[in-house]
Amino acid sequence: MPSGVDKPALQVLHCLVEHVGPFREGEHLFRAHEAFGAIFAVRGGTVKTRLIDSLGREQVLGFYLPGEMVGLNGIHPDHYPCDAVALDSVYLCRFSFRALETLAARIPGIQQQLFRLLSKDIGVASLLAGDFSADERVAAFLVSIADRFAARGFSTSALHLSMPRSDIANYLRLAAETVSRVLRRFQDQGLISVAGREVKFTAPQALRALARNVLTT
Amino acid sequence: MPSGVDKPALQVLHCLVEHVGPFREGEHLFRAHEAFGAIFAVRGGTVKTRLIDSLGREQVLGFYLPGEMVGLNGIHPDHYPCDAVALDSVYLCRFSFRALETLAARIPGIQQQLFRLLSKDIGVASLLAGDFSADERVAAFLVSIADRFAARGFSTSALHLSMPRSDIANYLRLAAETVSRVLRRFQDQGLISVAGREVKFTAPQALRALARNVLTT
DNA sequence: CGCTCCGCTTGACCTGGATCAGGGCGCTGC
DNA sequence: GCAGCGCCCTGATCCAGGTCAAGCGGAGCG
Repeated sequence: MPSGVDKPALQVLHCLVEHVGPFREGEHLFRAHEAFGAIFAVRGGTVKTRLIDSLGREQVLGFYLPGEMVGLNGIHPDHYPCDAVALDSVYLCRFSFRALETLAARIPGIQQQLFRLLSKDIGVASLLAGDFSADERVAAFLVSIADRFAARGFSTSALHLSMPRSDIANYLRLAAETVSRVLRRFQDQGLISVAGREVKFTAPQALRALARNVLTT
Repeated sequence: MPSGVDKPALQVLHCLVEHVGPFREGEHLFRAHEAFGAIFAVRGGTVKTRLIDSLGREQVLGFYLPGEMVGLNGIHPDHYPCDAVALDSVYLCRFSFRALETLAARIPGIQQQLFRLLSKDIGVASLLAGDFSADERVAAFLVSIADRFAARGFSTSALHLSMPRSDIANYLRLAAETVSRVLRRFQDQGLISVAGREVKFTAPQALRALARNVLTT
């Protein structure tokens, strides 16, 4: 959990934290419509959230990297509004929400932190709502993933994508073919170098320039 | 404020509520980057939230009808992330957020209500993120507005749009011309009847069918 | 009255990205 | 070994919706 929670609060937190995992690729942390009971912090691996609509089509809603929280958006309707699926081997901390909520009433730090996390998710969701070009979307996706890894101390010049192209495409509301073509073109333009799921940033500034309109939203 | 807050809580609430308005068409409730201090409940009129990007282009983020809350998404960064502009004559209740937050720590009802409202906004934001056709978007927009008016006891068979076509189009990430054409076609198909900003629903079920994929997300 | 302005509509055309179709490569299992 | 299967790439075609350009009608106003 990010800063803003002091030492004593953290100790109390330990009482209601439970280490869970590993989940294997394809396994569910929770499913849509299940009763809402807990939120999860990713310790290792990657999680995607998604929705299956009435026609059986998948809608990818988000990716969660180590250090990030999954499941917050289940608070309102009191049940999870989406599936959460492991993309590789995933390790988690499980926070019982009932206990957390009670605790939040007494420790202002936690309450504020929850408000912050919730409010932040709204911003991220609206990130994809704009009408951006395929180039802007893909650039913003790469920059966003890179920044989030960087915030956890990982390399800033290269990254490993733990999801297939089809998930990226679905998340960005593009066709998989388009993602493929854009990545190819970025490579031809010298912005990145791609080998399967490994990406190196060769001109990070130029990539950021492309992503700017999307991310400053 | 919706149900879920009991009588005594409401009385305490009255201490920190302030009636403000009227705001005239085009006036700002708050602007992006201003310090976050309060959330607002619309009593009358319509508010739009929007963002002006670095190139000066407007992005409409949402519309708020009587009975709805504006400004919640300012909690996280501690300043408002968007402008809020009156579309007609707007009357509001202003809630100081500092006081509300302190109060929330003591009265569980309020805290839960805030969590619910925040969490609900996430859902609404992701409503526009999907890749839907122009028809689906326009239908969903009309149904959504109608339902929200209906929830406040207004007519279910007709409504008045208080925003220009260009705002609707911008919000739905379409061109104004497209909105115009879709409305025209809906009318030709007997789904609605349009006269300027007045809309009558002549085949509400068919319209709902079109909107279903978008709204059940 | 007639004028201009602005929101709205309509038509003609263009284009970014979806779709369709095919092919390669690296798994795993036999 | 090779067959089968995911995943990924690439080219050819198509179309929804954007863009451009032009009228139209109501509101404010000299």
